[in-house]
Amino acid sequence: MGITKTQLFTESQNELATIAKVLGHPARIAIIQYLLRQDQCICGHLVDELGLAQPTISQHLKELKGVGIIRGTIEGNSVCYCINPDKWNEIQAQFSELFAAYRPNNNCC
Amino acid sequence: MGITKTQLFTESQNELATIAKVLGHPARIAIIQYLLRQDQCICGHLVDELGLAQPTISQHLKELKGVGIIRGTIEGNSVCYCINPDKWNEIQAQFSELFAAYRPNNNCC
DNA sequence: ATTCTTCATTGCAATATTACGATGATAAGT
DNA sequence: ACTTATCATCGTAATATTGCAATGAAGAAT
Repeated sequence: MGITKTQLFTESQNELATIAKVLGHPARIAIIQYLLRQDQCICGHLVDELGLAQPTISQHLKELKGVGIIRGTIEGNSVCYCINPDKWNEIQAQFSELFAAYRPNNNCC
Repeated sequence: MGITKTQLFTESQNELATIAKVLGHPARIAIIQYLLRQDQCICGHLVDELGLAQPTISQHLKELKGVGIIRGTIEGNSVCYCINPDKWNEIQAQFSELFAAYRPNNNCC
């Protein structure tokens, strides 16, 4: 049916899945890594860097912004993007919690 | 066009995105969390637990297995699933590396 | 004022994902 | 042998995602 049955899952499961989904595209990983290196950038730089068309980059930026991973600030006629520190730390904590829940065991098959 | 331009990105970017994509569905997060709690389970248990149809659960398990996050062992007429420790640690390391790359800065806008 | 730069939005085509009913395959139980 | 239990696969419908050309909006530069 192509529609996710969100109501079957907890809020935290849906939230983590939503973040992971946004991270689930190489262009968006590349954008994040670029921002981690350069601290900030404008859309045009990413177009040059990644080799995707401007509307495509713009769309990926919108999705990253949608979940709060990045922030965009209007500066004259360009928009300056950067990592949102608070959200970044929050996401890191969520993933850490997931990974930390693993305890090696011998009940495995 | 609905096809990801994989060749524009590095192998590690594609790999991380692929993992994140698989984690990007609440049912698969729920399956993983269930396995983290219970160490192991069979498909039928997840059907009862999550409230999705058996073919749907089976499909999600297939995707998790596809990237190596879980393992499935045939036991009689059922299949026992569990977290793949090596892959789990590998994925954890990949995400840790991504998050660790962030350095707070004042160049942000 | 006009043009240029920068970016978002719209509209569309190609493809991918999600979900499940129906069916098949395999092993266990009777 | 027959039935049951367990799971995968196939086929299909509904929806979502990816990518870009075309266009629009808004400030900067001349």
